[in-house]
Amino acid sequence: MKLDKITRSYDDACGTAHALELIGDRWALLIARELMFGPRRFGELRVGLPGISANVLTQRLAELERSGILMRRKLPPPASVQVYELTPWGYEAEEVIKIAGRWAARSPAHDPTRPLSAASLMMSFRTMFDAERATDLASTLNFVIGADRFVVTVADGRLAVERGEGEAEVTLTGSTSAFVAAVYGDVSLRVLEAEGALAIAGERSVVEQFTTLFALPSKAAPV
Amino acid sequence: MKLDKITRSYDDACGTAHALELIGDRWALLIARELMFGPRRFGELRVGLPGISANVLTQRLAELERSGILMRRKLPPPASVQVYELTPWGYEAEEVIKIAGRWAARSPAHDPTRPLSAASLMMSFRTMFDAERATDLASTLNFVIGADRFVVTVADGRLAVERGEGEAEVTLTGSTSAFVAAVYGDVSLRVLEAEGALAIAGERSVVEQFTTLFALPSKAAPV
DNA sequence: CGGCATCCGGGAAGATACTG
DNA sequence: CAGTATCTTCCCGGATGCCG
Repeated sequence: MKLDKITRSYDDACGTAHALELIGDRWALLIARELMFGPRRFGELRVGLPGISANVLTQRLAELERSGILMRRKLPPPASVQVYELTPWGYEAEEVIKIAGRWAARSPAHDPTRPLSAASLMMSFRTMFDAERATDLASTLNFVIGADRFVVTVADGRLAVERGEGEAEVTLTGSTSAFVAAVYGDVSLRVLEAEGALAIAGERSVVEQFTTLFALPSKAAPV
Repeated sequence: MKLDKITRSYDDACGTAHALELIGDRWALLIARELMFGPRRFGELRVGLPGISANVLTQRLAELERSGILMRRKLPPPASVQVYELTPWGYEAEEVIKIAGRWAARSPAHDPTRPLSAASLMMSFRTMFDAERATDLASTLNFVIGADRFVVTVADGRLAVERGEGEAEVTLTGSTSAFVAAVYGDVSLRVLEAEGALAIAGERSVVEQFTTLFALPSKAAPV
């Protein structure tokens, strides 16, 4: 029972060092990633973080709360459920997540075949979106990924992603890996549909265009 | 002697997760920070990383080399010394360092009174430089911080920092904390000179202007 | 089921001493 | 100066159990 556990300090005034004290512990930044699209419950966080153990998640949530990065809130009755939500400053960590992700995507060792949470996929859209390719597209797409729903809107060369459902030209249902294959891989929608990995309800052409809007950075030269 | 130690994986295709596998280990990102201004020797890295132990530094350098983030080089004779140098892709981690530092500088818990390495100070200049305040300044300053020398050039609303010495209007000699006080604090140059914390050789007015070019971000609201 | 405490094993980090 | 060897400490991850 050491409440006063001070996370091992770097004793360094550098902001980067302080960032590591705030979000450098294992899993911490990925917890923030899972919270980037709104409040989440304990169990939902576990689903998005394959391999994290409950006690570590509990501990990280407590530390992130103490740091002012997230708050725990109780939803009003009758849904009196506890949820975890980023503070405004916590949401600003999105830039860190995106820049780190974009940099690491150039790693020769990056393995995109591993599992991906729904929040990760949506964050990858925000990260890899290429505004120049989207100047002449204005559409809304619904994504259904298991229990997760997202609305993705492209307009004026900008991309918006949020949880929920909305008026959309098309609704896509599938796993994150199917969407990865469609957007970042060279797998055609037809093939994914034939495999049953993906279902498209609505305007197919919107989806065809959508899959062209994102580009992974080129790989760094291996040693 | 387990050379094949695989760093604990997140089993996550997300680029951010991979970034944590690459630079998420303790000290790793700070080692990259120390290397951002050019190759460094083992002992020089230790000086810039107060508190790191030699075995951890050895291990990190090996891992970062395996990941393709840095290379070890032997300088040509007669100075046949081994140095560590970032790869081109390793240098690109500067963005991660800067964004993380800028974000963490808003933390209510950030303590700028702790020690700061010379590389950290120079990286903070790159991070906190405000181009709009520098439109009408074109100058070169030499910084002497212990054994470290840097040339800082401001021109066309841009800032350049590199190791070494050059033709400069002014040479500043002092500790990192003195420069922090002058640039980010409200301590006047006169006071710092009187305390012997800082010495100015050359155009004082250039220094006066220089100290106004940088702005720390505002603090996030405490919980 | 959600959340948190506790115990335990393995491994990484810290400190120190030692060697070429 | 540049690391290596060793020992201790502490964090991480897994399992279990309690309590609402």
